[in-house]
Amino acid sequence: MTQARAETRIQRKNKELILEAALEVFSTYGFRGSTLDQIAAQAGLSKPNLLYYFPSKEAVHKELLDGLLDTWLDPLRAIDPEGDPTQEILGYMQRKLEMSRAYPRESRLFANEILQGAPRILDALKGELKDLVDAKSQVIKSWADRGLIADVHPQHLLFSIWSLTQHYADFEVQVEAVLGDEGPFDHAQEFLDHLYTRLLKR
Amino acid sequence: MTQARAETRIQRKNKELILEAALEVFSTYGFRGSTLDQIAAQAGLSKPNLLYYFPSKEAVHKELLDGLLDTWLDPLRAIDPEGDPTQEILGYMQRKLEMSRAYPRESRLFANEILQGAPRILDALKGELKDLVDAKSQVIKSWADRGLIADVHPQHLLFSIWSLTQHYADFEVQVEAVLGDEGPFDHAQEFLDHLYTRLLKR
DNA sequence: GTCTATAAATAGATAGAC
DNA sequence: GTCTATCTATTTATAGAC
Repeated sequence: MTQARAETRIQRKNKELILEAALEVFSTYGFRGSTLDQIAAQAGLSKPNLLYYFPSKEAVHKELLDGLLDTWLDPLRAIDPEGDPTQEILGYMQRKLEMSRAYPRESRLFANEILQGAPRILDALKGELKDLVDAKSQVIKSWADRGLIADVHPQHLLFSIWSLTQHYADFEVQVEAVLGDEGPFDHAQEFLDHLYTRLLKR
Repeated sequence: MTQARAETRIQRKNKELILEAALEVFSTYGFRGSTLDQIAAQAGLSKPNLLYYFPSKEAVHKELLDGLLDTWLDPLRAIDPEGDPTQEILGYMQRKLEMSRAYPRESRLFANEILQGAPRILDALKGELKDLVDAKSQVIKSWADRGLIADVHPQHLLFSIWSLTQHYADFEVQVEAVLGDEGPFDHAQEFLDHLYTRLLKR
């Protein structure tokens, strides 16, 4: 029993090690551009050992993506129809920006997948994602109809938040190249606060 | 002489064929995720024949990227310091949006390269791109200083234009998944016009 | 200029010893 | 659970006939 638990702990630790390494590699090179050699080396394991924990390259990638979409949508789910409209939308944007800052690799993993046509995640985009966006768009529309915020296209408002916040993670090297020493996120929040405050004001 | 010209015409046509196919493939899978087999098949040529026109996979990719950055920066160069500030910035945004609509593959090729750390284009980002951005940022700052537009962070204003317009090309499958039948660009322009009009108003 | 054949290296995955 | 060795397929690139 103690034996079994100890093994399980090693298993978890190694699976964790592999997923962390895979995130690093897949987020940089995408699925097809990444190799098990790279991931194994990054994890400090041999390739066959990696394949002892996961049945295939595909399985490693799938496990990363599966966990991701849910986490990625949490900030959107948190929008409260009963809250102050402007503050709810600003808060959503800020949570998304914070995620880009804290989890740039996850953002890039997602971006790589979408860019490549989302072959492994398209169903979730058309299902889970679309349903949630539709629901929250209704909320935003009702706010606009009641005159609580300016009249904006709800879906495009959400697209704008995704694109603006994720840009700082996905295009980080470009932002850094342009800004020089200044950190990429340094003035992002005040710029975006300003932008959305203006956009939403009646 | 006639003979020589004919061959040159074939050469140009085939090089063009290859670059067109390579754009299709590289823009979808990135450099490492793409294979010469795919590109040759897409171009309707054999792989050795492709390698008769280009010395290596790297060379094909480089030729695509080299032409791209210049074209990509043209809309930004066109910003006129003597023009009407709001119209100049709105016009820039519109030209960028139009490029995303007309050349989504070029946008994705660029996005793939940046996402993967820009290994083949980083120097140009730190040189050519940064210089141009610095120059145009000065123009925008002077407009703000003179009270002709609202006081915005010039570089982040430009980032926002890049991210918002390119999003419709780079994340096209996601936008389509969410919008359903509606085309991804259908309400994009009016949304962005509205957004920047509000942001820049004094 | 284009093809078939093939070299040389790499990649995903498995076998089997320990 | 981890390793070495290896299989099979793929990939970049070259050789050489036509």
